[in-house]
Amino acid sequence: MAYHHGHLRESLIDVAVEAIEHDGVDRLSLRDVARTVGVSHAASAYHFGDRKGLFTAIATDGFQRLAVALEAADGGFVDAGVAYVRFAIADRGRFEVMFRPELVNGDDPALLAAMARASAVLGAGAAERSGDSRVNGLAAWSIVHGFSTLWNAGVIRADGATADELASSVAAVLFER
Amino acid sequence: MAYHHGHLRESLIDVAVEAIEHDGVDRLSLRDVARTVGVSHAASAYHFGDRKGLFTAIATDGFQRLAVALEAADGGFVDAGVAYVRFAIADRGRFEVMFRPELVNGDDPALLAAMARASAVLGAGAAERSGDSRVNGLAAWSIVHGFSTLWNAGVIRADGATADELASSVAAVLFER
DNA sequence: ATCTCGAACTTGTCAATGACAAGATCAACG
DNA sequence: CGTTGATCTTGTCATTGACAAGTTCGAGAT
Repeated sequence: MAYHHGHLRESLIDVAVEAIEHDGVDRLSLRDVARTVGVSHAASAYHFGDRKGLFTAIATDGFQRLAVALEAADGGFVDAGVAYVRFAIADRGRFEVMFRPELVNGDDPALLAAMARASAVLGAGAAERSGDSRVNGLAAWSIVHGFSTLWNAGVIRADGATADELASSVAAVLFER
Repeated sequence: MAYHHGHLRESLIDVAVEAIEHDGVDRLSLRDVARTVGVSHAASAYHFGDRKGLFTAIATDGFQRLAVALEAADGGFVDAGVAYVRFAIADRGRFEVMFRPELVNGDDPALLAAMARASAVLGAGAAERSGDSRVNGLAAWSIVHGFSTLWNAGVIRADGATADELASSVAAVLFER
């Protein structure tokens, strides 16, 4: 086995995200992550400093991916909303960390930049509606974010419908009527 | 000091909720909670079994309080929505635990009963609207839940407005137009 | 009044964890 | 070849959650 791993930082993030999806954020063990990657328990300390550093990296990565996903879906509010929900469910581990201010280093420049990028895409869709665009944007964000977290919390009765279908219907209630 | 505390269970929950509001769920130390209350570190194990037991008790308590708050606000969807948001912000510590399935004992009877009670109040308001009442109810729940979590995450720019005012405006976008 | 018994706590212990310190290995470059 | 900095390791410490076993107390039976 090579001494230098090569992609240690990315590997650690990936394994951590998987562990978070499986067991939840607060049961994440840094030592366990290091073990599954195959490095010593102190290797992650070098890359992330401490626990908060790891979460900050995960959140930064998450916001960048969110921005990409939202930029790709360019067909009105409902499509963007579905894209938001789809990301939240597919990338559940990252999504969970992204909106937990106490877990991350709030003044990290990379984090702030990634958040700003995602935020810009998010706010763009609400400007064209009638009424207060700020309130409209907030309402749009709230409804897709709420659906996402409720779905991930497992409290939504699906009744056979997929998350995409339900999310689309829910998003449509907001503006398209 | 008396050997028997009298309200140890409630005291432990209260202190734990405060600690959660201050430091987040995953930094909650059972031993620290016990220290603040003034009992030994094993006292809470007697009442709650383990960490998950404590969180289950907190969530149960939370859903009961939520139900009470929602039942008290009986003036249409917007009022109920504002009550939901107000609870989520004022009782942030409990609210955080309530929607984290990995933290609680999902098959606890008291928890399920409390959830069912809150859920009943929640679903009642959506039946009178036109369209699919299930989708409408889900949309309503999503928008107030999303606003609550986003607000608690600190990512909403308030611009001087109170949470109540903003929540009311946002909720109004959904149906009252 | 005292005995009994179960509920409500306590002290003691253990493996695991996150943080930190100090050392080892390696790659690139002068 | 020797140095230098990045990357990773071993070692250590206080703290933590879980568990085991003992202690204190109160209420009801006798």
